[in-house]
Amino acid sequence: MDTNEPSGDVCTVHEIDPEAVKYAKQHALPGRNIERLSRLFSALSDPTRLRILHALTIELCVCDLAIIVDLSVSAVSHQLRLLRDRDLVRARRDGRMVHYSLADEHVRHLMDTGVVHANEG
Amino acid sequence: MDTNEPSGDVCTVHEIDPEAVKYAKQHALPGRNIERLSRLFSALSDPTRLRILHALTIELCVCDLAIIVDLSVSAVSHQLRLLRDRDLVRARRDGRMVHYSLADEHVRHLMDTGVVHANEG
DNA sequence: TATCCATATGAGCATGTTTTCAGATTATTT
DNA sequence: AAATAATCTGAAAACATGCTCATATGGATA
Repeated sequence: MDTNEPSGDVCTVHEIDPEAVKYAKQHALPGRNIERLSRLFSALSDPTRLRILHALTIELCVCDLAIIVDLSVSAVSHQLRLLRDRDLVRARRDGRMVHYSLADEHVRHLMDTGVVHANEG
Repeated sequence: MDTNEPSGDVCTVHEIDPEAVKYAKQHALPGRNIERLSRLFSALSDPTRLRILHALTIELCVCDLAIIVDLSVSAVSHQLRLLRDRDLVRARRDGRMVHYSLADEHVRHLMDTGVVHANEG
């Protein structure tokens, strides 16, 4: 019996080009990488978060961010938590205020690359 | 009355740093760009689509893609439609089969950049 | 023409996401 | 210590997403 069968008989179709399938399977990204990539891109997939990240060229507190993106402080705080959890953003406590900034330059680079692509289509 | 009030009184908080807020608002990306960016990144935010895109280093038919990502042909076809609509993927008809490939090199570049970022965290 | 095969599509269900609302924290100020 | 201020959090509502199943296309072959 063929242990390479898809689990749960999801796909019962014939291969058309076995060579290509073999190649693609061998060169596939490991599941862990796919998972990380998808988490990264999904962090960047929401308009509110993109606007927050873009604004964070400057260090900003939650309150000012809320004004900038025109949403409730709570909504912004929720999004910031997500961005913090994914290490895209860094928090610096100063008294009762928290100042946010981009975690590193990768984020900006990704967004810039995205803008270039989006404006060329 | 202050016409700069957020619509629907969503945010009733005081500005902390008016200068920073002013700067961020002036340099904000226009709504259209944000919308495009978010659509681009959300296309890249799903594991199945990432695996499809990654496999498409080679030109592949729907059937073989289904085997590669281990999902139903229907599921893959749905995702391919989304990727086509967003111009990330190109379709070439050959008889009753349709062969897919990446629309351009931007996609691969974005994914590569993402992988680098994801693996450095 | 009838049939088969690869792909595409629509509806529906299950799951996730984003926001709001109410209330909880943490830190300053009086 | 009490009041105030900025931020955080949990739950629930509104909306979006991804898959499956059934069915429709569009092209090849008998």
